[in-house]
Amino acid sequence: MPMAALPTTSTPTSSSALASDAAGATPPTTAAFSPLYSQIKALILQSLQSGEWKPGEVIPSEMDLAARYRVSQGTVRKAIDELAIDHLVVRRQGKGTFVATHAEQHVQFRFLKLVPDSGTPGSGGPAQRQVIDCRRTRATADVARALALRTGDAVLQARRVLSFAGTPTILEDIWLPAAPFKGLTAERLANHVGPMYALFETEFNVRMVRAEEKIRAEPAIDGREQLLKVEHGTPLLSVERIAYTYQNVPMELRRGYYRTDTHHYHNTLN
Amino acid sequence: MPMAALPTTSTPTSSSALASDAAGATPPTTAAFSPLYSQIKALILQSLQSGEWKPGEVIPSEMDLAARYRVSQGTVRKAIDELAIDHLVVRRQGKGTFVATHAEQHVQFRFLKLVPDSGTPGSGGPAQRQVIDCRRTRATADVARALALRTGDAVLQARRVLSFAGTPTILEDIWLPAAPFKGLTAERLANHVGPMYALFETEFNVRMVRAEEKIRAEPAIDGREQLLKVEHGTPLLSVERIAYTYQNVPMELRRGYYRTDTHHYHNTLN
DNA sequence: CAGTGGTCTAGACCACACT
DNA sequence: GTGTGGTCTAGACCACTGC
Repeated sequence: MPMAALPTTSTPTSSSALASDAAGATPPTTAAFSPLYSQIKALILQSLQSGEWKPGEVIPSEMDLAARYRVSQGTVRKAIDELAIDHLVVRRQGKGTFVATHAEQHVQFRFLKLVPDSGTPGSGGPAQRQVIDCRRTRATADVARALALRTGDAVLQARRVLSFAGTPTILEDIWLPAAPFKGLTAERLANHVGPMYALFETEFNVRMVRAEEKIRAEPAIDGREQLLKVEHGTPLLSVERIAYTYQNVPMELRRGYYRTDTHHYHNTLN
Repeated sequence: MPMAALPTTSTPTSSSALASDAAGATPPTTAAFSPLYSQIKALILQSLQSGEWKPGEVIPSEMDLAARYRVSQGTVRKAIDELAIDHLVVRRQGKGTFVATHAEQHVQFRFLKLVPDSGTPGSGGPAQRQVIDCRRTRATADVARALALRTGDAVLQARRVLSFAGTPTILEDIWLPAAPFKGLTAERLANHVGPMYALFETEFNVRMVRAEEKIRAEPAIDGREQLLKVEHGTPLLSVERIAYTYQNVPMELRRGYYRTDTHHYHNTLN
């Protein structure tokens, strides 16, 4: 009576598309148990990916989703809980659950951990952005590896400088796979307002969901000293970021060079 | 009939010691609602702090705690869930819930984010540790501020080098408030095995629970170049960490200098 | 086998936002 | 008031660990 699972009613374990080892070989081995709420989470995730609900919009209420998937409200709740932890949705009591977006004020620059030495992250006003270059090229071996492409595949490359209070502080080289970002030009990059990741959402339907960073200390060389207006050899924070969309698909490689004389990279360890 | 809260039965909102604005002034203002599970969490936290259950030990089962606090198992569960997210306890299905400790193999170096460029975090064997110095001094202004002390208060200061595969890679200056760490000597620091934070737990009953790091790029100067065997002025990653115990009480200031020629600081953004 | 954490349900009620 | 997320309960059953 309870425990109906998906469109096709069956036992909870073997119902959804999660049974990845249902091939031929070992019949009674470890069955890879997946709880119901986890399957529901996957289904909601599909709807998120497919664009059934777009960034900023409300998704159906917990009761509606419970009816839709034929499970209890508590099970849907636990699924949404995890999506909220992953920052894929945002809950607002009394209003509903919304698809997360990079365009909101209080989550802007979610992935930028460089903060001024004194004052709150947003103090000193917003950054001035200056796009120096944006061109179509071919992926070198390391860029291809980072973006899960093949060497020589088409990529878009951009370079920009972010300044705070008139001081150039961040130099970024950005590589994007050309296919999903067809039509992106230097003008569109330079003219849009708000975070770059918000532009990606609205214009190219690409949502950055997670990122990994590798941080090193490197001297300012190769012209970076001029762009950041520091002396040749000044230590800079080198931040290599790979940003991922859904399904852990890499969609951006970004090499940032941060001046750390008035700012620092802030991290919390739990 | 349900909803008895603490020792003194009453309505859930006004029961526990969380009502911080119950003084005299405004009677019907915002009541600072605190859910039951949150109060239970605070109570469990107290037992954790007071040492009723020690690191590595099991805490009572969810059913036992539910009986103890006169709430349902689900409410205790939600409280423990949050403690598990904070890494204060660890759940083990079928066995129980355990007080977290820094001494376990798979959580060692939980706060060290420097990893080799190739290979897993633990590859290349464990680090060789060399304690260079450990002395009792007085807090300078900045050290005092970081540790919530007063300038001139007694502190312990230590310096050590961590090497990987024979290469000195990390130089750390560490400041500890003298009072909680009475009796800590260079020998005890040098001779113990395992993470320093595990020593703090077992010997001084101090558990590091959370930390904040400020990261900068700085040249190797002031003798640090000799200790790390790099050329004068080589860019180093400067990592200033303040580690906190319960109640957000700072208990350690650590200034680390990392070579990033074979390692990098790794961070995941969600 | 019993004991523990983990899942799921159904129903009640509370806090919050909009209308 | 209505609808939404948020809390709490009581009870059932499942998965894992150890005796």
